[in-house]
Amino acid sequence: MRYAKEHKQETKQRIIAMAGRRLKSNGIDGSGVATLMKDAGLTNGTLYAYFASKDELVATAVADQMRAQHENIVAQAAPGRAGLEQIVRWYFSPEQRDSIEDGCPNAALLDEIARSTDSTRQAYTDGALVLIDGFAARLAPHDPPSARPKALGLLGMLAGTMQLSRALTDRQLADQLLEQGIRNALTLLDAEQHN
Amino acid sequence: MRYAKEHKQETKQRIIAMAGRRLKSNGIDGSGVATLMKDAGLTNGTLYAYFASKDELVATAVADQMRAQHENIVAQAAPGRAGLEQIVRWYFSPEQRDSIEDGCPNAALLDEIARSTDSTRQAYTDGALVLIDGFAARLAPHDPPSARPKALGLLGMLAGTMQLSRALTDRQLADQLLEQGIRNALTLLDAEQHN
DNA sequence: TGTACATCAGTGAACGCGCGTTCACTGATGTAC
DNA sequence: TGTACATCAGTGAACGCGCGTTCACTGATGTAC
Repeated sequence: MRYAKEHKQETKQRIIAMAGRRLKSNGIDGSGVATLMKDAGLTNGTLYAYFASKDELVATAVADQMRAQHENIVAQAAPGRAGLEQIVRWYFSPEQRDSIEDGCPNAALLDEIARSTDSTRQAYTDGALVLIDGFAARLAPHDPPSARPKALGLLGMLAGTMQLSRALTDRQLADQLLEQGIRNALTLLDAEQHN
Repeated sequence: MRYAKEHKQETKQRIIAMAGRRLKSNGIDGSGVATLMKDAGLTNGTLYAYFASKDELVATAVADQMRAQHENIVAQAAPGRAGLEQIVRWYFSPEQRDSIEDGCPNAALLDEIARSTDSTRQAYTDGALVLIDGFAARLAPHDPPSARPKALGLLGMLAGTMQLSRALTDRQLADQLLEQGIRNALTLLDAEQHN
């Protein structure tokens, strides 16, 4: 039975990863169970062999997306301010904006998460804390916890600016906004705190 | 027939205004036609006496919300930097965060709008341009158009930060983020442009 | 090694329900003469 | 002023469809002896 169990774990991971992509491009309410499972090459009923409900899959997929964002983007970046600038420039690249299913879960799902169940919001919050601790460690290497609010502020600004760039029908304006986003983020990184 | 026509116009306005509130609190995909009409004291079928489709109502309600945001908040604010500071402090108040149906449509709907039909995105874009021109007139009174990207950047930052504060399950952290949002917005208002 | 049985992942039809949309109809209010 | 008719806003049942969830079942793979 060992092979079978390992196989089932792999399948679960595949469901979670594909669901993360689908949720980001169609939204939470916009992604049905049949579609989510078909993305993983399975039929609707199979979901309940892995999760208690669609909501549990959503919470798990959101957690996984946040973890992936930390692992692939934040943890990979250089230490200190240089790393944050790397992250910001990647974030506001037209590629990130235009491939929403590969992009940042914050930009794709934040307002829907705010409306979601407690368990989804909790999964999101846990993931966000890991992400912002990666920011904080680069903002204030000698006292990361003190930089948490600043790190949260940066995350919110990144996500909102990206959403706005995606929502605008005027491509030129949307591109100008991405460039403005980079300038604003660098301004915030370097700012002595306002009071 | 004059009375009747005026009555129908009033009813249409009521549908639009109530739909705006419902969409902000339940989301676009989360608000059904029956619910939207019931909010206005009507039955499901009546929608099609006023709009060609749910999507047309959504686009109209989004436009109305953006217009109201401009009229009630931005246009009311003082000229110059003082007015922007007023707006920012209102925006990041706990009251605005906690009553989503009365609050800013950008914070409530931006990622869903980015996934919407072209007509909804267009209605949103038109409304956003009016809003940011109100910002731009206060950022650069002598050359408002030059401040458009900066104004857009501010709008994205406001909306994203508010969404994040709503999504977090940790209330204390969410409150700290609102305060950080004020500091960040003021920093951006006063910043000489980064390059 | 061969056979009987247990366990497994996955299927897909069916459940009740709400979705967006259509349409024949109601009843109140207006106009015509 | 009274009566016949037109126009109006709104109703609510019905359409086909997709939703989340359940469950009897299949067939492959494992274990027992």
